[in-house]
Amino acid sequence: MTIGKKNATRGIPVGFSSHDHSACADEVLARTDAVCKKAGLRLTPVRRRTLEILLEAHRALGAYDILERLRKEGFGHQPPVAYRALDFLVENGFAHRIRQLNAFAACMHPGEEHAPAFFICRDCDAVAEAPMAEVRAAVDAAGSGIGFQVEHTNLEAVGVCPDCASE
Amino acid sequence: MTIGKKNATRGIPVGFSSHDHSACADEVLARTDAVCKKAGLRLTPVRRRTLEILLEAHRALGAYDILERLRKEGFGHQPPVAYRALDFLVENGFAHRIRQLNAFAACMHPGEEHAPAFFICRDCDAVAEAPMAEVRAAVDAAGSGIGFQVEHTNLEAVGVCPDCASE
DNA sequence: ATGGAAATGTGATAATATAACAAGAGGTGA
DNA sequence: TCACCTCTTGTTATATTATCACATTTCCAT
Repeated sequence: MTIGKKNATRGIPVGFSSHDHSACADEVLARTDAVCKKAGLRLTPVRRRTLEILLEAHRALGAYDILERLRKEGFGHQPPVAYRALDFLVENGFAHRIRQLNAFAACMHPGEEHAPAFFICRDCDAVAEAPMAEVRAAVDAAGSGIGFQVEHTNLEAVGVCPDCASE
Repeated sequence: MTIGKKNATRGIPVGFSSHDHSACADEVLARTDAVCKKAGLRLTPVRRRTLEILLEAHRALGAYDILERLRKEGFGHQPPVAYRALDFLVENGFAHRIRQLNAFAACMHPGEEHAPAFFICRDCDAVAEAPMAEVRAAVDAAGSGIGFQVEHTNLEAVGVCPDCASE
């Protein structure tokens, strides 16, 4: 699936309520810096900029959307450039991969222990991240029941967002 | 990600416990037939055979794995052949799409209302399907809280299966 | 039997992702 | 400082997954 058809220029919104994006982006970025410093992780220019792009867009973006923006800013222009930065962010919990959309979104709670669930609108592709600790607990329990040791869970719910429902 | 590297020939196991595959496959197929008849759905040769392939393999298979088997049996050999059959099966709940693996697995509970969760081993790519009604309820509730109407949920947990854990 | 909808087959191509290797940046201990 | 090592970046090439568009066939209801 592509996200380009519906959202080539505007991308995929993250979250359903409007608010001061730049303020929350700054805060998340600052927290991410702190977490990296503490953990000895190198938030290099490409990586930092990739996270900024996700935060500024405040949407889920495809790897090639990211790549295009990085290229325009003088970074490399081949897919691995974007994929590697995104891999770093996802591995360290600074971004999430939205598999239903083949896209990536900045994590709004970097450093916090959280098992996120994503609500994806099938109309406009908006994505909201919700904390679902109980779900994680239930999954862990169900896993134990079959001898499966859960390390990571990904929950993606598809439906209709408030905006699209009101139309 | 590809499933070809680790499991090109043997595919991805579904379920962690051994049992009589052909018996359970027959039963699922029979139930699927019944559901289709009741719902006026056409389980055509390609579609039926695709489901059989998934059931016989008892693993999650990539679309191109399916395509290759269909081709050998005289069906068309272009990607849409497999994707269309798989789309039909997934849309009607006879198969599930495992997004972490870009693969598909036969549904073991066709016709039953169930919100499945998948446990995927990061070592051997085995997939187990577990019913998680409580999770679905929790997701519905969380969605309601933000005005989101959930239509479908997909939960994929990655971890270590019993077999790999014991090594 | 026949007209329309659904399903199939095909060629072409789009979108997503990784492999492999060379070059550069940055830290660390001698 | 310098040699060394590791991590990171950039590039070429290619693999993998998925869809488009259109002709043809099949199926069923009339």
